[in-house]
Amino acid sequence: MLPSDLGTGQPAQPRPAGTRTRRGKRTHDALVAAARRIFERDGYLDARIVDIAAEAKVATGSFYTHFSSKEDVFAAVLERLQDEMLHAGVSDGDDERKDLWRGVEDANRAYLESYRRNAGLMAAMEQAAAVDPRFVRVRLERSRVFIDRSAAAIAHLQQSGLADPELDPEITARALSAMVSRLAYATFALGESVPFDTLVETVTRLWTNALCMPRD
Amino acid sequence: MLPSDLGTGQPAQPRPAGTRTRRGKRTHDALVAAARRIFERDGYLDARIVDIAAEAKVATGSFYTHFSSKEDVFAAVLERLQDEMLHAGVSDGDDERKDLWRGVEDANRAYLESYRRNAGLMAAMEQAAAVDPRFVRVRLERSRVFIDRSAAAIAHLQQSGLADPELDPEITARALSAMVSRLAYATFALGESVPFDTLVETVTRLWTNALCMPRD
Amino acid sequence: MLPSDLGTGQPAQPRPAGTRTRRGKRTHDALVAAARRIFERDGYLDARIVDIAAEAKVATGSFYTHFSSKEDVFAAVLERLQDEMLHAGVSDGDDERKDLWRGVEDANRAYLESYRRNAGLMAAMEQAAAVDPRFVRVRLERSRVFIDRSAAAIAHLQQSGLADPELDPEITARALSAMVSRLAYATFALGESVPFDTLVETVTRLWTNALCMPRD
Amino acid sequence: MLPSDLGTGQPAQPRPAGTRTRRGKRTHDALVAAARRIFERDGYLDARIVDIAAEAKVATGSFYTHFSSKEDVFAAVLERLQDEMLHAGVSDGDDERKDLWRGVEDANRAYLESYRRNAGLMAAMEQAAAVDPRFVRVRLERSRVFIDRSAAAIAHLQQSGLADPELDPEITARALSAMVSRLAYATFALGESVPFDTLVETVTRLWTNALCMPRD
DNA sequence: TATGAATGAGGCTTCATTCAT
DNA sequence: CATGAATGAAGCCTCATTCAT
Repeated sequence: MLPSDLGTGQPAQPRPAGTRTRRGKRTHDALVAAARRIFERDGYLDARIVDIAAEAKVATGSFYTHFSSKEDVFAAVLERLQDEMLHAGVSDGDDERKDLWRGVEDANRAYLESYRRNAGLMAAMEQAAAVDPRFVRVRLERSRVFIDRSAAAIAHLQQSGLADPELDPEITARALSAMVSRLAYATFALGESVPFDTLVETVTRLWTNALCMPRD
Repeated sequence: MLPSDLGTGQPAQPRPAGTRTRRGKRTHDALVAAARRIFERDGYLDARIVDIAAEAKVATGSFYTHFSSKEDVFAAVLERLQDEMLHAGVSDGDDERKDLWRGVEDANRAYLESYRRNAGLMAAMEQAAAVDPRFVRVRLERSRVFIDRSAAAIAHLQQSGLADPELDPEITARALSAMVSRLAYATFALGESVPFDTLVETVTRLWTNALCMPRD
Repeated sequence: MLPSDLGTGQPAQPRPAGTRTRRGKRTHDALVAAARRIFERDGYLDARIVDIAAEAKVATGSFYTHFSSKEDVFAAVLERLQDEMLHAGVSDGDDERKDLWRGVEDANRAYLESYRRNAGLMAAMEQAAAVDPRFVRVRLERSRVFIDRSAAAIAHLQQSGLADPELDPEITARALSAMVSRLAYATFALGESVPFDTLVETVTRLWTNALCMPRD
Repeated sequence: MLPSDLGTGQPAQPRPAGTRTRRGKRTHDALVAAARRIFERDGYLDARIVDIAAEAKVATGSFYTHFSSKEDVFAAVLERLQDEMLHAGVSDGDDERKDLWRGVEDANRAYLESYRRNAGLMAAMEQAAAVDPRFVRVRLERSRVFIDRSAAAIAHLQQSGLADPELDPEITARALSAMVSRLAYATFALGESVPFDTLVETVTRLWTNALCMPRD
């Protein structure tokens, strides 16, 4: 996804050209980094272009050499976050032969840890999504991966007789994802206090129970 | 809760004079009703005081005779919503002797129906909560009732040997509430399409499964 | 023509409400008057909203209570000018029985005097028309009256055998109007120096010659 | 006239270095050509330096190696246009012994055809003149040639008894020039529809009538 | 109490021109 | 000479809130 590819259906008019110089690349990166700090500090709505530019130590106008709007940088910030997560090994598919219950726990723990690490940004993203439909989409796509994988796993388990066959895999996947992400939001972004391990355990148990997965 | 009692720590302002005469009461009501329509139409952020006043067929200045700010009206609107729900019999505690599974289903259905009916306002409220911490509180308090009751019920079931004793009742209650409300949000406010009955059934089954409640 | 009725085909969104109070009317008038002075002083393009507001001794924001943009005020200024001209008796149709040649001279003199009196504004209008197609229309409509009347007169003369029958009345009217207005522009707005009376006489003679009207 | 000699009263800057190498010449020409396209497309005011450079496939900075400002290029574009016209044989003085009436017609036709061919640029030039006094001068000088020649011709005709002796040759020349150019502007730049030949005929007849030239 | 106009702080964006490479 | 990113001054406009009638 390109930074400004937010699927608005708009002609996406001037769209700052991609960086061609080393200097340009430096400024671009500085802006993304600065933007991240500002979004974490002030939230999506209260973040001001001027502040981002200042934080990156460039003139206000320079911002527009690289991004066309607040949405545009924010999308870039999220994209970079995504990249970092993948590289940091929020691994996709290593729940190979491990016993199932353990697999669920690992996935949940990884998700929650990542959420905790990026709580500030996640809060900003929730705000963005609440305010700008474009980010509802982004959020949707972010979770889609997890939901699809979960749905597939659930269907597989059902076929193996290891999960309640009455459940609709798709909706179930959505529901359980929603549960985890919302709990993460409440805990890490809003600061409701729950011990991390209790969180992981409860969530995992609810997840496996909900599917009626046999406890190893 | 008075409209302006948003937990600012300030002592609530004396109720504005507008409410004491008959004319005042009429204007006040008109404003709340108008505000609701505007919030539903434009969302919390894009709602403008001028529009609310216009919709209520009242001068802009009159708004401030009755409310001190946008937050203030919005709180009033939510409060009125709460009242309506209670009167409409989104009953609190009649899951007396009915069989348990049925009780859960009824509760979920009622919740989802109510959400669907007020989807516009709920969307606005999510926005408000994303933007103004005061409404995080309001939202929290709104769900607290349900969470507390659920937590109590879960603890009770556990003691009766009817629910997985390993689960922390409080967190479990939060988690399952989050699951339902978030699903409702996605479906009714964001418009992801899921048939209503499938929704109710899946949610109910997940809920009972998660607790390992016997399907009598 | 209403001030903002510039025929853009746009929905003309917020369009400040017409004034309802005496105070409002005062401010509105002050703004139009101020705008006129500023447009005359700075031209259309260099006129700034802030300056207009300042000149009218109101806050910048107040401008937008009455007008939605620079175009909007400018249209209002032109409209007021139009009104003044009509009231000032740039009379429409008193070329009754006077001898023809004299009628043409009077019309030209009146036009040129009026142009001289409002030279600053006319210059601004030329600028506006050069820059914003909306004002091309306005200018067109302003001249349409004169052109139509002239065309009718020419046709009439032709039928009476008093004007060259080979000329297309419509285009001729346009051409002669263009000639006079452009000369007026060059003289009064751009300051090319020509004695006023010479101007009137030459123009009149050219006009009557062009039509081959009999002298007296 | 050098590109930057817009009559600012300043001594003309030394011609920028860009023009001395072969590469420089190429870039220079590319810029002028590009500028012309952009001015035609966007008008004088909306033309952006960046766009001109881009259209010329040259870096923004390079623009300033060859021109000092937008006015500067525009002057160069106009100068080049002038050159083209001369080469294209918008002949200056071959109305030698042809019969008079025919001479006027040819001149008008040539002028109107040229205007039609360069309508885009002429529109831009009107805009430039409306916005920047320097181009009022340029426009003035452009027409001066025609006006002077016409004035001389008129005087000559008067002395030969072939034109109304009451007319001031100078003002008459201005007036008739204004008439033709303004009509051309309205027709070709603003798009008012008049058949080309009707235009030529009417204009010619008005011109000869106005002078009371005998229709041999 | 009601009215509706006035206030003014605050953020966004553009683009001619400069400058480091 | 070319490159293309950086600069920063300027103007526009919105809207919550206040205030004179």
